[in-house]
Amino acid sequence: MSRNDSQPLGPKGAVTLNDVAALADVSAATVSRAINRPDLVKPALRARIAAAIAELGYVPNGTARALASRRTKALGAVVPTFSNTIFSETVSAFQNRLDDLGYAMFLTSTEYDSAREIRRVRTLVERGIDGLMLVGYQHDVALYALLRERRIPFVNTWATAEDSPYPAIGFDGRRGGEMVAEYLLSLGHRDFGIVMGDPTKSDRMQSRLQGIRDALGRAGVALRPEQIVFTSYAVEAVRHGCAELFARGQKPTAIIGGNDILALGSLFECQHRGMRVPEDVSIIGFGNANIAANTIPPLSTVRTPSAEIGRSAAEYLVALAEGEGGELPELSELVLIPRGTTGPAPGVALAAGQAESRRGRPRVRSTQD
Amino acid sequence: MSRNDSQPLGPKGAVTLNDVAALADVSAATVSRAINRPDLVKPALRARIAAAIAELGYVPNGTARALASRRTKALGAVVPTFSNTIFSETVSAFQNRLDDLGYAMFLTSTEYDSAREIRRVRTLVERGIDGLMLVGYQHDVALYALLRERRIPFVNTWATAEDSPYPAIGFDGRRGGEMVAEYLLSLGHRDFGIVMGDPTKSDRMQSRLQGIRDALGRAGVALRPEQIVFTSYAVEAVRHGCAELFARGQKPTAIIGGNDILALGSLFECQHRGMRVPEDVSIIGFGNANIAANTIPPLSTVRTPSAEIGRSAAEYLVALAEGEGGELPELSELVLIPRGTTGPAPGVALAAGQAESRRGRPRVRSTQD
DNA sequence: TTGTACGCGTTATCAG
DNA sequence: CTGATAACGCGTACAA
Repeated sequence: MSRNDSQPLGPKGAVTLNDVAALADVSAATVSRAINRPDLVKPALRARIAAAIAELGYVPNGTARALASRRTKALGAVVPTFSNTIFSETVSAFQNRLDDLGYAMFLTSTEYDSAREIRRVRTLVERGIDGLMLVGYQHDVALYALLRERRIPFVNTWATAEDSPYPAIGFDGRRGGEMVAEYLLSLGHRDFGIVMGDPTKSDRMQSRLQGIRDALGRAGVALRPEQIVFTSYAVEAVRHGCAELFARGQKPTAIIGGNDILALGSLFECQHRGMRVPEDVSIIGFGNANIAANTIPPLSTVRTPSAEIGRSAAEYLVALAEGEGGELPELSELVLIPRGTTGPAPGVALAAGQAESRRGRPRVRSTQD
Repeated sequence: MSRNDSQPLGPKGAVTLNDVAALADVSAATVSRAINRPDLVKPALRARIAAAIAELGYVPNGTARALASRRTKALGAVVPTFSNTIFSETVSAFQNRLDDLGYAMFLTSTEYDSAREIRRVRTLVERGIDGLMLVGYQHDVALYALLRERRIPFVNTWATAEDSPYPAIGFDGRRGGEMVAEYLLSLGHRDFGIVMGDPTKSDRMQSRLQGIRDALGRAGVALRPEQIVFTSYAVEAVRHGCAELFARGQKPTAIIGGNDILALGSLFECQHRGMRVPEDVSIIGFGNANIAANTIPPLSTVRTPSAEIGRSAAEYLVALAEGEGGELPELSELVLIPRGTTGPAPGVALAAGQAESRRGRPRVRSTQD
């Protein structure tokens, strides 16, 4: 029983609450309180206990704590992928906020595979999580059922309340699609090429595409299937996707990427083909990834509150986990950021109001056709 | 006591091992065995238990399991940052391998701050992890002490055994620096600009810089302080760093980026200044990030076994966690990938052996000076 | 092959 | 304000 009292732990087994209690000559219960509810313990004792903790180098056992308290103080986060930079801001903000709140993060990815997603969520649930952050709102019904049964708070992100009956923190993706389309329409574009991710695997892509359709439709511009390609998010694949657009004989004056990666790949492909951007073709993305401002020319895009989403999700879930009724926050609005990859459609004069500076790059200014 | 037997769980509290045992009319111990060591249970019973589990929708309680078995089946991973793509391949591979092995991942980041790192590792240790993946080998002694005291298996990654006395999985960063420098020397370059991350916060940067120094020194090319800038990894910051190089009056014919982000920022900055790459200045990175192959021109770089590192670290740590003596694996070698951003130094003819194709981009071919 | 009984390290409920 | 004592849900010697 008696352990080696040398500073750096005994030969085996860690220092426990009881060891601390013994050294401080109090009961284990009091040590526990001194740690969790210090206000309930007389200062003198508290000090003695603190000393004992320090002397023994006691580290609480989170597992035992979780078993007894029935709360793990860990949240899960499930994102489609780590391999592009899209969700890293959200995850990073989520993690940082959790850390401040005393929670830890189990992070896992689905690779855009819903079977995989439910498996991984199940693992998280077994493991014990007090809440779960999901990306998007389209998830297996079994997933939602599991969460409901186990009474695990969760939140859909990168989506809004309009998208689903579940709590959501994000933005209106459809509106995002509209913004992009309306902007290009205002520049005189009528011939579009759309480079999207698989909408059956990403409700974000679905919403944005819908928004684009809506805006174009209102302007009397139809969108034919040949004008849309779907691709994965590997830059090579995106380039092939964009190339496919041209192979189909499309001659878009503007290409809309479903996100900045898709736009970036399209930009590369166009430039590789010797097209001038934005003189020959305009390109716009979505998300304002950190490279976007630094491509050549800089990529026009829409800024999304990615970090806010992560931070808010953390706060919301922790509030629920602690029994307080979490409130869904207001986030920053989407804002379109016109940069160097978009310009007036060839043959269309630039309207006065849209004469943003473009770093002195030459611009086509022909007469109205 | 008696719970509601309706399919989707009773009103409160989850289904436990005892519930399953009761329904299957066996002892809890047998159910436990049926789950963990099925071979020890007679098939008939096993089937009955399986049926009971299915009927009740039993999900094991990982917390209780961890407390009893003294193993959490969770590993920690600590990376410097999520915000650039550098470590995502490693983390992704680590996570995926862990998932296959039945382990979960606690992921956290340090933002290149060692105080933060030790705090976060301490949190992970409290929480209970069976092993820990660290990036690099330079860590607070208190961190190593903590890990040793708690007997937590760990591994340094992106480093080799030569770098530290601790187990390491990665590559020789110094050799990487040498490769890059030797390659540029072979192209006739003698005037270099180096764009690095803070070597006091990243042993990777330190090693690579040392390798560059070594190779240059052997070739009789000195490296003066004015030729080196240190910057953070935000593209904007990198561009400023690169600009600083020119502001100091440097006229490098080749710029070496400490990683692909640093090279990318430098590429943008040079192009922004109207310099032709590689005709006026060559640029090379390190890491072969996924954008590298797709910049214009494509970025020359060195391929690192990033995913292998993550996968191997997972296997190594799990082996240790399960009591098997983990063996440090052999990884793929570094390989230099010459692409479009590097060419012969201005005024130097391209040697025959190095006439790699460069996608038909015009090339300077002047006479030997 | 299966069951009994105890322990894992805390928290939480009640007395005192 | 503090101390017993009983959970928390499962793993695992040990016995049968």
